[in-house]
Amino acid sequence: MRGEATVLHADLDAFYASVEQRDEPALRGRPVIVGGGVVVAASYEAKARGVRTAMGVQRARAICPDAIVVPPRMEAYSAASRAVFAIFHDTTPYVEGVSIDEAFLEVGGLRRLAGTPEEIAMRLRERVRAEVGLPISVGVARTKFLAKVASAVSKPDGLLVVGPDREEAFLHPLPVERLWGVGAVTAEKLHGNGVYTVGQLAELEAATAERWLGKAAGAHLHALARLRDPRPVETTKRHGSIGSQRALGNRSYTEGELGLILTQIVDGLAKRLRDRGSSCATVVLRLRYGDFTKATRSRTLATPTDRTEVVLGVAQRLLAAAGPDISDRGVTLIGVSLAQLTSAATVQPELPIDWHDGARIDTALDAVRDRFGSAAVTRAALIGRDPGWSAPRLPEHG
DNA sequence: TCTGGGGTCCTAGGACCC
DNA sequence: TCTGGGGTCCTAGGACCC
Repeated sequence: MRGEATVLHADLDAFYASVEQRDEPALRGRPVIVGGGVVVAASYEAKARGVRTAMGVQRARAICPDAIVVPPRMEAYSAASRAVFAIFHDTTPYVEGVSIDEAFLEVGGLRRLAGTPEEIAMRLRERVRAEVGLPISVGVARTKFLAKVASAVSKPDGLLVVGPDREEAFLHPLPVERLWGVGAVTAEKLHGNGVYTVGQLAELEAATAERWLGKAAGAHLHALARLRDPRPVETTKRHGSIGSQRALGNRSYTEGELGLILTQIVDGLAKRLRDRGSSCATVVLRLRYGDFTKATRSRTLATPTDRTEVVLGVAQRLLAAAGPDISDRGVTLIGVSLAQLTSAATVQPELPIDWHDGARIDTALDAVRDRFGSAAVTRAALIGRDPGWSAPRLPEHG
């Protein structure tokens, strides 16, 4: 028994560009590019002329001189996304958001209430068009992976149902690049071994794919090619990390300027963290140097935090440690990620350590070092011996 | 192709503990 | 005083996705 095709993958078409065309009638039917330095999204009119996501805007303009370039309006896209997701949730309780513009919907068991999966998908597309004013493509299949491929093949503004009896005939002729998880590097490895289609990948032994692509990636992609994808639609997916970054262009920056940019990034990020009621245990500093090589530096705290000044202190020390590399090679991007997110309810109170328990004094000092920097340790040790101690304050930076 | 911003997951080595 | 094997955490890097 293979089961039935009850998984929908709904994916808005050229999402940002479609919102712009919806809101500005003069843009309809014309090549629209959303972006600043690079193309963030392109309308189908622009895609037809060769414009691609992540392409430099200058190059896109050269390819398509009559394109209209507009800056991103994230608030408008967020509002449109919320409206579309409201329709998803009105369709079925089993919704798994993948990104701002796509989701999986499990519609098995709704037949008597709402009809077949195909009928549900048709109605979903009509509602999004009528109520939000956007085109959306939907793939319907037995597994998430097949539904995702089906929606991609159906674009633009399409609907494609892949029944259980047609899965192989549908999937195996497709190029391996269609597999979810095959990018430029993996495609090149497969091509180098003469594998160009999903069917060819399926004919391999699993061990061969694992040898070429690594254990996890090889096993996963091989399973997908053989139509095995046991992942259910998950309605409660937790966020592992949040981050923010800024590209800096070519000019050089003083330490003070970098420090200011870092402060702005951390400030916004810590606010987001508190807004969602979370704390983070790990602070990651991301850098891209003048030669476009990348580096990350991270520090895990003894106690999760949602405090701006704590995150900033850690990020500043990571940046200071990377200083020599930055002055050697220049820096073109700076960013911060907050990882190991936990809900605020599980966060321990400030320095939850018995300072008079001699056996734990080293642990206590480690916690102080983690949270406030080495300079605070001496002072904290002194305070720790003082019966009237109070929590150590953040040392001055700079 | 001269390169944005937001994420996820995997690998691999070293530290540390039992 | 010389040593095994396993588990977990931390750090850094890389591939990939939208």
